[in-house]
Amino acid sequence: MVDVFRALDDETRRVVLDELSVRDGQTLFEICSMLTMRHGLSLTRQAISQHLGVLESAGLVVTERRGRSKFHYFNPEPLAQITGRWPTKKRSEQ
Amino acid sequence: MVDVFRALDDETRRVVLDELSVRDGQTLFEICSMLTMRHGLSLTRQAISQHLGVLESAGLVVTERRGRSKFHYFNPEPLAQITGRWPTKKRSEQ
DNA sequence: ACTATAGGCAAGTCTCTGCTTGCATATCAA
DNA sequence: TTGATATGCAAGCAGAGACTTGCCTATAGT
Repeated sequence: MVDVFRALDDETRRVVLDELSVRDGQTLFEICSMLTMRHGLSLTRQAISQHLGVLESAGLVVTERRGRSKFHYFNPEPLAQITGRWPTKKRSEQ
Repeated sequence: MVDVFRALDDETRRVVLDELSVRDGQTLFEICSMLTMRHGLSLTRQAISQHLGVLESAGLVVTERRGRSKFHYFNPEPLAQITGRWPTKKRSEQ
């Protein structure tokens, strides 16, 4: 199990979440081409796969396998662990 | 300049923010004793100082120096970079 | 001036992590 | 079955980060 905070401490993983929040349910190869085409990231398929594994382990991505394809969906629920931990306003403004 | 995401990717730093959000304006030594007394963390003063430097570099902590003391204040504003980046609801629920 | 207090700087160690490389597995089509 | 597609596993490497240790600076009190 990976921490939500650690999962978000990587710009590549954050861009993956950006992509999935725009177009949900992409496969590994689709995400790879998205990152190279639209974000100028030239990473190996395995690198992206490991990033997706971290995101899935943190609960930020849920997957569904059909045939030889695996579809990735963005799950924002773990983000509540961040938003709910600290107050959003300064103590002087409360 | 340190990323907000990286600054939060450390439990010690997160506990420091917890402490400051409860009792704001503590000095380095006060934070050190707080961590050892109330959280069972036995770290060097320098380790805590480096953590505070990261938090300050990320904008999550602002400091004010008076005499030989330095007071640390929690600033939640950078957290908006996290909460505002992704939708909080699943696409199917929007 | 001397001492104690509060904090800063820098180098070194050690572990973790991101990435690559190479090979393996499973599914679909001809 | 043969070949192409889509993904998984594991070892290895290089860089980053957390922590310590040792020494230095600055402020306050006597």
